[in-house]
Amino acid sequence: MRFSHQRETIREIISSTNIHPTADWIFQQAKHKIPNISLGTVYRNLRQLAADGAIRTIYDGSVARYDWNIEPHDHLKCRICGDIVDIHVLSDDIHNKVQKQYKFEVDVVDINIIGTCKKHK
Amino acid sequence: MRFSHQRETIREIISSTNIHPTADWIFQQAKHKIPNISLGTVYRNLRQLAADGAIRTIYDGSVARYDWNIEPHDHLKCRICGDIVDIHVLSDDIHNKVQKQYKFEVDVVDINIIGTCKKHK
DNA sequence: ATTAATAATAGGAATTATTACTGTTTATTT
DNA sequence: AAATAAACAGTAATAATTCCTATTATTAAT
Repeated sequence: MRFSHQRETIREIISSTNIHPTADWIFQQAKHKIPNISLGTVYRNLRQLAADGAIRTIYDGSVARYDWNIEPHDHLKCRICGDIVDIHVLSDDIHNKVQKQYKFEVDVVDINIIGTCKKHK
Repeated sequence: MRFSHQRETIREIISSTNIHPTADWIFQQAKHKIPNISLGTVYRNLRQLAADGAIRTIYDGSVARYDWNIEPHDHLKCRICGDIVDIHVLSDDIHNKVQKQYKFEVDVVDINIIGTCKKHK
């Protein structure tokens, strides 16, 4: 993959936040730095960065969000404020259990917990 | 919610399969029984049935699928054949751990495991 | 440094999944 | 049986994402 100014900018934007941004949010931010960047460029680079393992794609219902944190981890999503925070649930036991019990070659264990965060209860 | 022939048909279609169908698959099946049913009707009823707790909506990447099984359970998805099967990972400990550790009111623990099923390894 | 090869781009059209609108039909209630 | 409103079919609209094409920029070779 050849260097590109646009891709570096996109990578920096994602790395600079913990909000797990959507493609459109990233596009809005990128425009501040590269006014005529196009949305297609953002999507193409997000796809490439994810394929390359440089970022992770997560799904919030049906909309894709992007995470700079590529270490295995899980997510907590608040119904009220929509905030998504990273947590670690130690899913190794799940990984092993499933692998044995179902003879399934596990690749990723994706855990999403939906509820209400402490700010709203 | 008032009775409707269309909604009953949709409910029956979902109950009759374990493939976790998409809205469009359900629409194609429904047309065999009600030739002039419209896709909007399918979507409206899926939303209603899900809101009512009669079915469960699951997300396969960014596309919605529907599950007649409303008991808490998790999913195993094969990268090769795309099949999604129900499993049970006993997520009560996760539920409790998160609730205490993060002071987060847990509503749903959604676990999706991606990998290769025994048919393909 | 210049040139050649081609990956990446901007801008826009196309696609896919889903929701919204509107006038008509149908289940329920009086 | 008539009135009421939920549900419908058909279609337009929206949102997220991918695809297309002519142009630009990066890299490698001269």
